Parts: sequence; C-alpha cells; structure tokens
Amino acid sequence: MASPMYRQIAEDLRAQIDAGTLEPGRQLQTELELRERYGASRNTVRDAIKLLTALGLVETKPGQGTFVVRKIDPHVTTLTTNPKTGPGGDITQDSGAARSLSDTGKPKVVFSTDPQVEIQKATTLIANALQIAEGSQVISRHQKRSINRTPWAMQTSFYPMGFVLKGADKLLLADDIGVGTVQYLADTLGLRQVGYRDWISVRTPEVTEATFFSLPPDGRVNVFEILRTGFDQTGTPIRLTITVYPTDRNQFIVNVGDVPETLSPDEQQ
Amino acid sequence: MASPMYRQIAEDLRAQIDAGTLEPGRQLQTELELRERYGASRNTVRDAIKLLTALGLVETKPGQGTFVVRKIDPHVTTLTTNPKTGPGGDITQDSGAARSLSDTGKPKVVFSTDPQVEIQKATTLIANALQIAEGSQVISRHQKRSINRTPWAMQTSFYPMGFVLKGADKLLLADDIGVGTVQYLADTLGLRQVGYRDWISVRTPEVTEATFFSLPPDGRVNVFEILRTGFDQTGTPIRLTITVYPTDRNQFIVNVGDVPETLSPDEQQ
DNA sequence: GGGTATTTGTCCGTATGTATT
DNA sequence: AAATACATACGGACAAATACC
Repeated sequence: MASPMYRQIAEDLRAQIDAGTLEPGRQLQTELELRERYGASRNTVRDAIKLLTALGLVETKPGQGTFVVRKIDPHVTTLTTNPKTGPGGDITQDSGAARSLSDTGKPKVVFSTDPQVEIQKATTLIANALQIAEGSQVISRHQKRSINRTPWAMQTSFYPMGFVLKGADKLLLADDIGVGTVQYLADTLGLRQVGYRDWISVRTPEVTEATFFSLPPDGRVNVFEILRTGFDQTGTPIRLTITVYPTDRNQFIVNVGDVPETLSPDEQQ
Repeated sequence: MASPMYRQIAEDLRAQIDAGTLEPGRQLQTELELRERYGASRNTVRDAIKLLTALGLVETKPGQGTFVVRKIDPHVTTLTTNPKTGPGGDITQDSGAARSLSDTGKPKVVFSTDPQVEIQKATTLIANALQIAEGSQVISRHQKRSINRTPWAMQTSFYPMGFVLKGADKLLLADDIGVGTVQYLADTLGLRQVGYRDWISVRTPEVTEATFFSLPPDGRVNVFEILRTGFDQTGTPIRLTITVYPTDRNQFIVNVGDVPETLSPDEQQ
C-alpha cells in the first residue's frame, strides 16, 4: 500500500517547498541530517533528492548543500509581427550589445556574437524546408545570444547557395548585415519575404547546447527548437532559421487578429 | 580527468543507440549482463541507465528489461487561423469521436470528453487575463482529449460569470455547445472575438496531468502550457483557455503573413 | 490458477573521491 | 590544512512485476 520511502520523503519535502516553509534559495538540511530525521539511509535520502532534482524543485552543489531553486524570470519572445508594419520577422539582432527594458523595468542587455558563417551540404531537413536538392550547398550563419550575461538562444540560418551567385555576396561575410538579412535579400535580389511559418517543438539538448546554456548534463531541462521558414511572394522558401531556446528561461507569445497592446503577460503562474 | 564510470557506460550505450546498432524498441542487455560486460557493479550500471532514461533514450519495465524508446509520431497543432476565414481560434473540438487523416495517411480518431463545468473564484492569473477582480466568480469548462486512444491534451476555459447573467446560460451546461463557445457568445451576447493571444511556456506536469497522460513520475517529460486569451472588438478579454499538452507528442505551427499551404512539416529531424 | 525463473525496484551499509568553505 | 557536503562506486538483501510453463 505504502509508496516507497524515498518518494514519501520527496513528497514531504515537496510539501514544505510548495507551502513556502522552504523558500526559494534556501538551503535544505544536509543529507546526514535528513537521514536522521527520516530514519532512512543516506542513499535513500539521496534518491528522494534526486527525484526532486528531476522535478526541477531543488539543486545540489558539491561542498555546499542542497537548495530550493529560484525561478528564473523568463524572457518572452513574440513570434508574430504586427501585420500593419509587415512581416519582417527576423528575430535577428545585431551583434554586439543592445539595451531594452523588461516588463518589470529591469534593464535587459542583449548580446549577440558575430555570425559564424559556413558552407554546408543540405541535410534532409534543410533540403525539405528550402525545397532544394538534398546535398546541395547552403550558407549557414550561426549566432549565439545572451541576455544580461545569461545564455539565451542559439540561432542558425540557412540560405540556398544560389543567392550568393546571384549577387547577395554579403551573406558570406562573418559580419552583421546591418539592415537584417531579410531586408538585404529584398534590396539585392528583390526577394520580398511576405510571410513565414514557425514550427515549434521541444527536445532534449545536444551536448553543445547543454554546454553553452550551462544546462545540467542529465537532460532535465529541455530546449525549444523553432524552425522558421520564410517565403517570398511566389510561395518559394527563401530561408530556414533554426533557433534553440532553453525552456526554463523562455516563453513565447503568438498574436492572431486584432489584439490589444502587450499588457505584460506576467504572473508567471 | 576521466569522467565517472557510469557516464562512460552511458556514453557507450548512447553511441550504439545513435549508430543504430541498438534499434528503437529493442531490448538492452540486462543489468547483470551489462555488469559483467563493463566490469562494474550493478548499481553503477543502473546509474548509467538512469542517465539514459533521463535523456529520454531508453525506458525500463520491471520484470521485463530495458528498451530503446520508440519515437512517438507527434501531433501538430496550428495555432494561427487563416486570416481570410477570420479568427475563430477555438482549438475546441466536439465531445465524442471525430475522424481525420494524419500526414502519413494513418487515420486519427480524436475523442473529447464531455465538458466538466464548475464555478470557481478567479485566481490572480485568471483575473489578470480576463481583467476582472480577483476572487470574482468565473465559469470553468474542462475537457480531456485523446488521439487514437493516446491522451493528448487537457483544456480548461474560463468565462466571466456575467456572461451567464446576460443570457449565455448554456455555458453552465455540461454538454457540448455544438457551434463552439466563441460562436455561441457571438450569437447570444453579440461578442465577436476579433483576435486572440497565445502565451506559450513549458513546465513540469502536475500530478493529475502526469496521471492522465501516463507520464513517468520523475518529471522527465514536460508539458506545454498554452494560455489563449480571446478579445472582442473593444479589446476586452472574453475568455481564457488554458491547454496543456505533453511535449513528447505535440508540436505547433504558427503562420504569419502569406504562407503556402501546409506541406507536411514532417522530417521530425 | 499456481509456481518458478527472470528482471528491475528499493534499501541498506560502507568506502573513497571531489568540490567548497 | 582541515572540515563539510555532495558524488561515485561497491556489494548485498529482499521486494515487486512480468513472463513462461
């Protein structure tokens, strides 16, 4: 009838966390103290803590102790653009630092690395999205972004190699394209992006992603993967942008139709 | 210098899974066999398996063994509506069964339970979204949905109590409103929903959610939580719909501007 | 249905390593 | 350098779930 002891211990601790007896940031009793308190072995107590860790409620630090996690105040990205101003939809940010204000009034400093440009062969995924032949060459432009020193997103955009041959040679430069690549393609090739499609999924992070975002190696924190395909007036895809965001610090907004201005969606429930 | 043994074992097994030597669905060696193979203790082997479990690569079944996970073919929901046909945006489905075809041609049978109707006091979150006083009464309509017997989503919609007093009394019935609640409110109260805002986040599931979706109790699989606030022509919120979807079997599409018809976004990378 | 073998789950005690203060 | 606290690893025992005869 009874559930395993380690779950009962976890439940008991969880209740205290939920009730606020153990506030965020506060240190739990040490494993040895919990061992005495619950009359269990240290390994059993550790199993309980492991469960709470997997649930994202506590975190352990070697040599220090176990702590109730502080919630990160999330960054909110709006995926839709105002239809009146037209769908630019770059999500792109200049490299270097930029400032803005968060809802709570705290300043947000966004930092983007310079683009890392590569020429690659199109994978099945890329070929499908861009409607080009698998294995044909594509330009890959990769950037990393941080907000207030916290790693926030990794982004890679893919363009058909043909764009460069037709004159958009700045795509190959490992520099920012000041006006944004979408505008640049319009200026040089006359390709107007009239819309885009975002495809949103969640998966466990790759090793490189876990490293950059400082995610725990146990795959507890997942990442959003958003594939944005941009289309021109003929319905032809002109770019594929893949952006990866950790789910523990990112949220998204989608506006459809007539919607009042963003009154802060706050109250992170 | 060397990484812990249990991680090395996990890495080795992972490599075999990635390489395809161990195909999805196939059984791994038993803990005792792995113990001999790697010259480690059973507990160490178990730690390696736990890590792979947390990464979502394998699953263990008591009395049977450990298996490489089969990927669930995901269900894709489009959050945006065609602007030409107008933003209905109900996500709502009649209760009972309905049939449609998936991209792969396999039939999808969607089943929705009858709504469970309750009258509740507005929490801070609900009050903020609906711009009403905290603690004032709201109607709550809750439904559960499955696709091909697989639990797929839990949805709860909230409406201000005033709507009933003004004549929309069907909101209180634990029955489907055939035309959809959005249309029903338009018919009875003249409230036209001209747009909505979706707010997307990911969190660990509640216990009730983990139960309904048959998620592992260790919080490995997270859920999408999508808050949809619908607005009328005056910019006043008329409803709040909260839908919860497990991230392991759901993906979303957002279309902005002019976008060609949904050519299956397939290729689940 | 019952019994048995197999396999994973829980729990214990102990020893040693590593990170932090 | 020493003390503290978590991390890794071992070995053993029994329980619980499942499959098979």
